[in-house]
Amino acid sequence: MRESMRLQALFHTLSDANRLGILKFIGTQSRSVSDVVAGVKLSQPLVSHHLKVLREHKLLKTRREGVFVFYELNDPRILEALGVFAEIAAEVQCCGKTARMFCCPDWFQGLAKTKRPAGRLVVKPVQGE
Amino acid sequence: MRESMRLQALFHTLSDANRLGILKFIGTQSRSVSDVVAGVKLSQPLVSHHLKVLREHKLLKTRREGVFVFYELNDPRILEALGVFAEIAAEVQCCGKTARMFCCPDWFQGLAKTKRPAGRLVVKPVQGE
DNA sequence: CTATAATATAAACATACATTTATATTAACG
DNA sequence: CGTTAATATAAATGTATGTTTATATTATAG
Repeated sequence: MRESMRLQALFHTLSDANRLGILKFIGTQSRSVSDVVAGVKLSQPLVSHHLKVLREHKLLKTRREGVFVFYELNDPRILEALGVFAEIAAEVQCCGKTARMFCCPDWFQGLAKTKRPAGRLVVKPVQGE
Repeated sequence: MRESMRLQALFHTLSDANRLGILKFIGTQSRSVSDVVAGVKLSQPLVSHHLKVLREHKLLKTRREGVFVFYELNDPRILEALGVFAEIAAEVQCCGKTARMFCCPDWFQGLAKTKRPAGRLVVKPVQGE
């Protein structure tokens, strides 16, 4: 019964585009924090924060080497599992004609006319149906 | 690149124990709203709300039959995909010795000494590492 | 048309949390 | 020891959203 709770925790950890980006960037490799910062183009504190979340939820594991801290996948199956959901997610069809404000904002397109607002970011679904 | 956004939306939809419970209850069947209400033991408005979220994100589809509205999985692969993550989630090991307050509250155990608080519910990970 | 059952919506509330800015820790090296 | 680079933490801020209570819609039957 509390399988639902564990699943909820796992999915919540994965329900963040930045964390997904970090996981994808790390992939099968072993990356230092600064590698990730350079790779995903997020601020260092933000990357540290997300890495911590991913580590606390056992998605990543850590190895220290001198001044560097390397992160890698804790369970290689995660990548396959993400692939499965990526297919399903294709049907969610965000960014369609009726996409909401938060779906395809300027700052995400790299146009940066608007600035990424603070607070949580949630992708709203397409309107119809 | 906006694959991350779609994945985020999908995972966010799945990051709720009640929604997971509803999906699991529906399974491969076709269930009316009142079926679900009876099955998962949540209030009718709450079930309606979650069904709406699941429908808007294309996880469920709807068919009306008289007064009844039947919900069923939009994509049968969802069940397999959930199974994959359930295995991975087993390692998250919520409800361990060092579990946090929100992880195994009384109201979840059915003891109901405390009342389910309003607001969002998030499962915190185990402390160590 | 009216009553009734099934479902959906709205308002109110409380809380979680992603982001930024600033600062602290940690380790190597001189 | 002091400096510097790599990483982590803290405080502040704004927003999203799950739940409840109450009410509205929808469709069928009489």
